[in-house]
Amino acid sequence: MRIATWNVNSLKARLPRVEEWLAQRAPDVLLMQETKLADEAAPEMPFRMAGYELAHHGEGRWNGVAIASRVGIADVVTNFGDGPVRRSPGPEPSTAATAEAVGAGASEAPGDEARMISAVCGGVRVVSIYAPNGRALDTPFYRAKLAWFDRLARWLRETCHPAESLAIGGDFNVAPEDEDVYDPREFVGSTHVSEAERSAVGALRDWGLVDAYRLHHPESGKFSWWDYRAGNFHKGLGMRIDHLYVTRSVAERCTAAEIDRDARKGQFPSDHAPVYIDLAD
DNA sequence: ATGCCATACGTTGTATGA
Repeated sequence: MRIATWNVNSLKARLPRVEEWLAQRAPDVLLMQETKLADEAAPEMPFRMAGYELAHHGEGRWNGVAIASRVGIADVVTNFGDGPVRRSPGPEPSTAATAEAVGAGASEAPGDEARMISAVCGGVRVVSIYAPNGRALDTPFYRAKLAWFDRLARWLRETCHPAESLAIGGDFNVAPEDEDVYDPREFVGSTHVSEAERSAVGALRDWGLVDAYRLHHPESGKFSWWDYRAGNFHKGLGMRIDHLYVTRSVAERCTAAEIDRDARKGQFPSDHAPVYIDLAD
């Protein structure tokens, strides 16, 4: 079984690339992030035509997570089971931006954005996550990011067990080690590499998850995201922030793990590349 | 410190991203 995760940066804009990638790489399960769609706009038909069922959890213009599966989708959970998320706000009037309106699009609360969906697919509980960005250290958004990871860890403790077959994939917005950024000196004082963020991911490992990519790739300089700007992809200036964290029973079946850099190339790419793992039957 | 680019919404700008 092949499980993939991909921050598509708008499923509407990326649909042709996603369809192409499904045909090329044939994942059994694709976890997506940043679909940027409301549920009623989720493109179920194109996925169905490609042989996949789609479970989508969105709020409108921001965030949004989904699971596409050709091995079944059962027991869907969204937002940690905490109920509906709020709708993304509409655009601000261009001339009426107030201090209150600035930053209104991102929440300081951990549980009111569409950042988590889970289901059982092919005997594995999969979880698609889009962790908050955090923006800058010592901001409400950064504290909300840490609180969101706490909510994820609590959901695992209360709802799951490390002995089950479970895979959390998504855009963690954390580079777990210095080897996961192109130059640690460039990231001093930045989000994504701070001790608290790395500890939050460490808590997931402590619960019973391992970084499946690192089981097969100990080398540095392997990235899953590159800024669109300044030709950073072609310069190799990226970060590894998209991960598949799996329980031991899944890790023991894991025969390969890859980041598909090719999907970052060409016309209209996402700024993230897909990450995928192959599991023996 | 900011733009570099790209997305959405929607209108010629603002918010967000990591």
